[in-house]
Amino acid sequence: MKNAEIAEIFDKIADILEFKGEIVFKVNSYRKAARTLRDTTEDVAVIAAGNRLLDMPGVGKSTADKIVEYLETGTIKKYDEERKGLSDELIRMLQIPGMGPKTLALIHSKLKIDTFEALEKAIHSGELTELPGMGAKKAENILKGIELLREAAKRIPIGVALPVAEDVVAAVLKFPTVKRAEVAGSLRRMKETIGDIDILASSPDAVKTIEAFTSLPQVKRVLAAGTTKASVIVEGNKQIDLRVIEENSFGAALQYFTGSKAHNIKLRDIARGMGLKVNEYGVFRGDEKVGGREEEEIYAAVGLIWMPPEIREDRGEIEAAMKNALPELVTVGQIKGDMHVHSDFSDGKAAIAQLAERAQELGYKYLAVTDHSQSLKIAHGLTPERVEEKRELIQKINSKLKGLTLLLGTEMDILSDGALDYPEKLLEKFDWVVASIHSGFKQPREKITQRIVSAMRSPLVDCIAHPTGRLIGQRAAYEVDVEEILEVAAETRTAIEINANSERLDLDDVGCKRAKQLGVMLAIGTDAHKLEHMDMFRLGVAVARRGWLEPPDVLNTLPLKKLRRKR
DNA sequence: GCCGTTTTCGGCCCGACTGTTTTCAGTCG
Repeated sequence: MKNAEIAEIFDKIADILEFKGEIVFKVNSYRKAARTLRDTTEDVAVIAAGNRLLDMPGVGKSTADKIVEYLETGTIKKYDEERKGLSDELIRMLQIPGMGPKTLALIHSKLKIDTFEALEKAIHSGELTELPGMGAKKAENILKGIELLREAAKRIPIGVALPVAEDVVAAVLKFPTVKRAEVAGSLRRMKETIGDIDILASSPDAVKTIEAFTSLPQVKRVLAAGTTKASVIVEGNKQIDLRVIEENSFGAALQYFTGSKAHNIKLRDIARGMGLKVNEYGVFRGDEKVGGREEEEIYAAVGLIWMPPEIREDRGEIEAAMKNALPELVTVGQIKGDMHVHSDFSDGKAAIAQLAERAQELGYKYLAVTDHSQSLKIAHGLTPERVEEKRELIQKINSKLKGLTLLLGTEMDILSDGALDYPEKLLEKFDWVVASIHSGFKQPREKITQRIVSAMRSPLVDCIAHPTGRLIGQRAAYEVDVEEILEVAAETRTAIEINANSERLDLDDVGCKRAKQLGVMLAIGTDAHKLEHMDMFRLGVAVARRGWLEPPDVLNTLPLKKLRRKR
């Protein structure tokens, strides 16, 4: 599937055109097309074959031609022509915070600089400040920007960002000048990785609030501090932006700073068509303010009902709201159990009794204890004898438990030839069988897809865990045809896991949305190897919500009896 | 380059901060 490859080329074309000073609208149209491609699980080749490219948002004649060209020839002439004479490193320099296309073009044309090394040298030698409009501070900021880029090249996984943000919000709420404070930005939308953390606070005294914020003990460096907003760097080189606003604009600001950018652009565009103006202070008809204290007022002003932050990605939510057809997203409170945890029978740290205790604290009705199977020796996969031991222990614990039922589960390996790691006779004893891949990651697409497909064809396999195997920011997904997996899952009524581990979040949001369309059930599990990991459940629910899932789409919203009947 | 309840041409979200300049361009989100 070439979707991601083509998206990347479109983004690169956008970068190059921006550098060359092309009008921003043209640049943005390439970025929009790239985003659409990334939001599509269906193979763009299939869409092209069906003459449906022009139905994709942001894809017009010119872009469609380029997609077809890439599918047929493997290259895009426009891209090859535009990049002629420009090094990749030069274009990458646009990623330096504070370095925009105008500045880079100036530096490139006047000083012939096209490497980071040459740029740093020119700053140290004072050559850069001789350029028009370039002062000492700007040069200094570029230098800092290069450093920042090197340190913080990686986006922060949500599991890391969320506790940091919640900690700072709690601190801000303690300022005597602050009334309300909330996380905004991509973190509020629960995106899987976060660029920087956005926090919004309401206060009648913005200056004092900014002062208190930049003086927090967590703050390592202040990047900028004005009269309404400030940016700081905290431990671990994470950037936090605080914006302070008056109480009666809090909703408008929260809406605006939550984004996504594409969602806001569409919303403001609609507002403009209605003769309204939306900014972070409120909704205005002429000079008259018609709303702004609460987020609901912003949506209401353009005739829409409020929608959850997780779906504000311009993936059809505004259109759905117009038709009053927004999904009733699944909530953490509706979840009845965790479908994937490991005990000390295999490679987990906690004993089964401890897992049960934690599950009761979390209010679960059931918990699937899914230890590894025999082939995965590195994780102490269970032999049939050990499975029997575990079965007896679970039975014993269950007989004493009130309100919670432990399910005898396994995370069974799909071996590299596609065979299951336990014989059928043994599999029948389990309440819940999750199958997954832990070997042969490098197999070709066809092979690895077929392995998973053949596992799904077994009536004894209930669920496929971490179906793509990706580790966010560390390891790419294995070459698996997600579309085919989902189609077969629908046919065989096999559930697909949403692995709630912060590093996995697999299946992802886009995949979930597609799964729902195909009628596939999702099962959320934390893959916990320690008790604390069980708390990551909310991240799995966040993925489900970002994928528009409703309670009937999520297997573990079912009561135990109905869950058992699914087998 | 895309798009259409005002448009097939002429628009394309909107404001804060910084630095270098005397009124604004560039960058960012």
